[in-house]
Amino acid sequence: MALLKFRKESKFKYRNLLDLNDSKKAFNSPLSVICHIDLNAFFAQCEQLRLGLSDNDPVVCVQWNTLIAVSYAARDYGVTRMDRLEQAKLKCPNLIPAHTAVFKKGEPTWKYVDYVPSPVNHKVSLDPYRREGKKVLNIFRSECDLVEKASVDESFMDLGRLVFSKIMSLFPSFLDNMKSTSDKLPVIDKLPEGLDFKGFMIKKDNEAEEEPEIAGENNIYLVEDWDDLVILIGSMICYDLRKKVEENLGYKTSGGVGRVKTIAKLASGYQKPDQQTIIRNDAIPNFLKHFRLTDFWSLGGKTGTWINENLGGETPISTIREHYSNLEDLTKILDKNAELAEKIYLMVRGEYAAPLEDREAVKSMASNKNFRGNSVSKRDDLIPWIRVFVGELLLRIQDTDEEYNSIIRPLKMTLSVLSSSGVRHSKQCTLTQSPKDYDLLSQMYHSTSLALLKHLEVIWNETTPSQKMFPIINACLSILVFVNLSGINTLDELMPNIRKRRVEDVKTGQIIETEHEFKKVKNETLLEKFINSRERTSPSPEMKFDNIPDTENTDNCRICGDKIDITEWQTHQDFHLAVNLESKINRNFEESYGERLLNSTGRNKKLNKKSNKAQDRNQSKLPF
DNA sequence: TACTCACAG
DNA sequence: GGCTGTGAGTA
Repeated sequence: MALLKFRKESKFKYRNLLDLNDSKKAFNSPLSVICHIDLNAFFAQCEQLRLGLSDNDPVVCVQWNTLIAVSYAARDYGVTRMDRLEQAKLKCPNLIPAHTAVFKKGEPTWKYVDYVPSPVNHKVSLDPYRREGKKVLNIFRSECDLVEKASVDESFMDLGRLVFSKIMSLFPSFLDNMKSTSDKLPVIDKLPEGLDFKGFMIKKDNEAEEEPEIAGENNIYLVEDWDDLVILIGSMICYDLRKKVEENLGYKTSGGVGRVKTIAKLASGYQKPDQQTIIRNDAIPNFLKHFRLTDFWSLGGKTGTWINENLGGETPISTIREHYSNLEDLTKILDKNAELAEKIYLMVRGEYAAPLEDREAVKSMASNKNFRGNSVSKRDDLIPWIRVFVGELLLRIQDTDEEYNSIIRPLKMTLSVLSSSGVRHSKQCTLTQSPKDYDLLSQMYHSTSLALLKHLEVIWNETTPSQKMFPIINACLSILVFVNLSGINTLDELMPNIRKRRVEDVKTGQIIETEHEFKKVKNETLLEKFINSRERTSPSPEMKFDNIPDTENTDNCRICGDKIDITEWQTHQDFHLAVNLESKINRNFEESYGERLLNSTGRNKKLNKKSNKAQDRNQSKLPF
């Protein structure tokens, strides 16, 4: 229960509270309220709900024979993520193992299968969890204007505006006496009806006279100033958000509420599952007693270890706080790394206020697969997996398009391969076409990734001739640098050369004869065309596919009649596919953007300017 | 652009 | 441990 016991004068100013209403400033206010919400054992919860099971069913999410998420019901049997499936079954005979969805080798879509998939013929798909995670995120976004997605199953939220408007409605006249924003905030003499902390409270020092510093329902928690009041309101909002997720989607969450991200994050992990923890500013020292420096986000690895070494060994957070009461001392200890020192200095006080990053846009998407033994010992073994990679990436592009009701396309594609000899090479190219149509897109990506593969083989021969490329133990296809083509009026900013050529073509009324162009450069590979069509200032290394050693395995191409080395067969077919594709793409491309393109060539400059502005506004709102 | 390292869940 | 992702840094 909350007990209002305001000090004679608030420590805070009007400005501190007003800042909450500005999403750019709120995080930095001493009255900021950040919450962190985490989906408990998320993948297991997804599987539990998908299979129509209850919280009491000991579900685990399985990948091959390892556990990637363990439900709380299964944890009751002592099952942990470290267990192999067999060990887990011994601990819990009625265990319910749910394998992730998988792609079958050679297939472009994932499925849940009714047998136990093997890593040799399958690739795990985490898509179902991404989709569910997105649903949760959408609920958060529907309530809160600043949400940072920290991972597929956790988010930070800046509750500033929500808290501020709640205060405005609770104390409608509280701004009346304000003369300057640097005035001290008024003293509250009465807590409005219905206001109370929601969740697990960490005690302040002056509340700790009973035994533990944490207490139950009947305890009384002080509201001594505005910082306690905003956290109280924040705890109610956090609770409502979590309930909304549970009611709409069925997922149990844990939450944390505090002044900054690092505190909120530690708090949400403190009581699990289905519980939230509240940290008032004055309770921060007590709360941090439960953690080590390396528990802070970003300090879990070498950096945290290095800091501890410099401090002369593992040092409690409270010791760091008390011993290094001035920043200079800490900076000296930390090898004069002023930035890091300040961060640590603030962190141990719970005052490290990092802004929330409202980046909803994905920066890259990758489809990755580890191969076992010699299962990919030659080029042909990799092809079916490339089909899978392309399929997976395409599904994700479709999802993104749907989510934002836009056409969102990557500008770059990278293929990376790790050979069993330990050598990794990667090759990136620029994608100069991005058809709206998914079949075309898929074919294009397929051709492009095969061309990249071809290039990688050349790279291997040229740079590491002593190390064999095959067998391959890992391959990864990724797409990156996304643009939203829906908002594009002029393609000038997007694809300089392509567009210039097109604009000229449109002006002169010529039809683009892509096939002809292709034939003209028929000694160039598709990849070279992609790369070189962008800019020729830094030519890519020649890909002398002609130089591949002669073999007797040659045949005539049925399309062009050329004699084709058998090792070139696939590439050659891809070339024809690409030629064919190119014309289709262009038709599609012109259909989609042709009119806009015309508008942007100067026929109607005013209109164009206007629409550009509209686009700017649009883009600042749109994630891409 | 290619590659490596660090960190996280 | 396997898988997916981001960001920093280097040449």
